[in-house]
Amino acid sequence: MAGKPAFYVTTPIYYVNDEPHIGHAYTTLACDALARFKRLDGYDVRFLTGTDEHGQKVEKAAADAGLDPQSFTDKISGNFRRLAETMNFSNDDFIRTTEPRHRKSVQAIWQAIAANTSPKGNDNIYLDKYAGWYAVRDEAFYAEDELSEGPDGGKLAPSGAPVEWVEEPSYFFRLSDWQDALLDFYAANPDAVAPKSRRNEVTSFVEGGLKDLSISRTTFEWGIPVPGDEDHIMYVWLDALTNYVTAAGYPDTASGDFTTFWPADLHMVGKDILRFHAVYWPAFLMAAGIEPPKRVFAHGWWTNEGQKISKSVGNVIDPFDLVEKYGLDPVRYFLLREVPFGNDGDFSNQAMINRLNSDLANDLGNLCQRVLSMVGKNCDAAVPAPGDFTDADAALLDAADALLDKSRTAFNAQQFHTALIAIWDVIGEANRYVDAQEPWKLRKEDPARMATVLYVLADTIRQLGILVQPFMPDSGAKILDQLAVPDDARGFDALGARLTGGTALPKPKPVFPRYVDEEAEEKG
RNA sequence: CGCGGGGUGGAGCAGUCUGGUAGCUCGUCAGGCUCAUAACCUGAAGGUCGUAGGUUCAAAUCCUACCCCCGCAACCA
Repeated sequence: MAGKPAFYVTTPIYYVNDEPHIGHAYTTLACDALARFKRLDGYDVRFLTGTDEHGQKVEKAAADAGLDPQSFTDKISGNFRRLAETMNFSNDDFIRTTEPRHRKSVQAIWQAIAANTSPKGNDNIYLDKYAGWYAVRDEAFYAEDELSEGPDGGKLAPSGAPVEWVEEPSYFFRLSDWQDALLDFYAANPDAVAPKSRRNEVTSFVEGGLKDLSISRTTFEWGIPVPGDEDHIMYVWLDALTNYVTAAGYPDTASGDFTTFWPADLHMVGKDILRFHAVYWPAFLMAAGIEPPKRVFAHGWWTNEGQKISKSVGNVIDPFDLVEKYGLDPVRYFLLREVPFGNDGDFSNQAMINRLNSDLANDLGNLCQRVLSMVGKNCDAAVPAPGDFTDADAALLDAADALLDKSRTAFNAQQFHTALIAIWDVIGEANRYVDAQEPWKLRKEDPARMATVLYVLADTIRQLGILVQPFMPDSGAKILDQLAVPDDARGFDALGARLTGGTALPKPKPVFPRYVDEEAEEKG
């Protein structure tokens, strides 16, 4: 295991009571781009996604569907695997919380937490009684003053979910004792929670004081039993969060996987589940004597044509439909380009089409096509041999050479759109360079100079093809195929290598066809 | 006085923290080019930066008041 630095990135595990939607696709896509980037940059990457399959809601949903919980989760979990295939996600592992490796890991982490004492010298886990209003649908307890009267006289949670009075024995995690440790952790690791506004949110939440957390239930079965007290089923979030260490080999902390990949470099999450990842999870880990993750990034949410997405409104965006309609890589590009990563954003068909036609077809696609067809027609379908470079040549190549550093900076901050903007700046420069150099005139006047110009362009396109791979793996490959770049010269270490004159090239084909809206055309 | 986000050329946004020629993408118009996917390049028109005051030599940017829009039930990234 010498040499390669490690990089461990995770998505949340997705709850199996739902069909995959654009949000799932978005989160995993961001991780996929990052994972691909790091692999190309020479890292030993572990990219994890999976499904969260326990809990009372799943138990009920399965019963409603007339299935046992395992068959039910098998079915739904498959949808998420299908999403990963459809979206060309490169996850190295797909974890399911119903797997034996995970049960073992969760029970071990419970025992580790229980075996240690809190910073104030108390037991981390203690048995007490939980009494309160509980909403099964939300899997959450509510205070009396949060409730409202339902139409049938029953009490309702703020969410509208019916609640019932529950009184049951429960194990508690002494979260209240971990407040200072968490604040110290945030202070010592300013990058541990991002973006910055989220970090402020989290610290002020913790500064406001923490209550102990109920971490077991006795009212349902579908979950992982508490070691030594099988009547209790573990709280779903403790179960779910632990997946991140399970996949790194926990509880075998001496294993190569664990020493290599833990602590995780990045947990990518939606802003709704930030608290679990940035507060509870580090506290659980510290209590178990395990290092907290290096960074949690909370991204924003999508709206659909300006409307908040909701199942009841029926405007949920199906990623499968999107890919079917616009093609995979354009969708991947759009999601990571349209919105500064971390912000909320709006999906609209018009914006999607604009990105596809302007950025992909006109700017990048057409650049490749105009250059490669000139090479094909005028250079015997081979990489031309260059002469000396002029200042203009050097300027374009320098701009391309500078992209790797810019991209690294952007990816390390999860600012994917910034990397794309930088790449597209060079695409613009290349298009202007074509017009300024006028290779179609040089063909007659100065063929040697034309060869140099086309060489400079071909090599710029090569670099663009390499750098675009994390976002659009298939399209990047297509571009590199057209330049006959061998598979082992497609990593970032090959960016500075330059094309070899004389290499035979295939006939160029358009990489990004323009999207024509057939419905709009018909309406005229 | 519930909380939060926002009001900048036709559309979507950046700039506001750290006052000092108002910028980007798309669209529109004109021109250029003809290698290319009716693509590419150049230029132009178009904004008194929600309103009214205030501070300042100077305000989109700071202060005050007001107006308007959006979100704040759930599933869930």
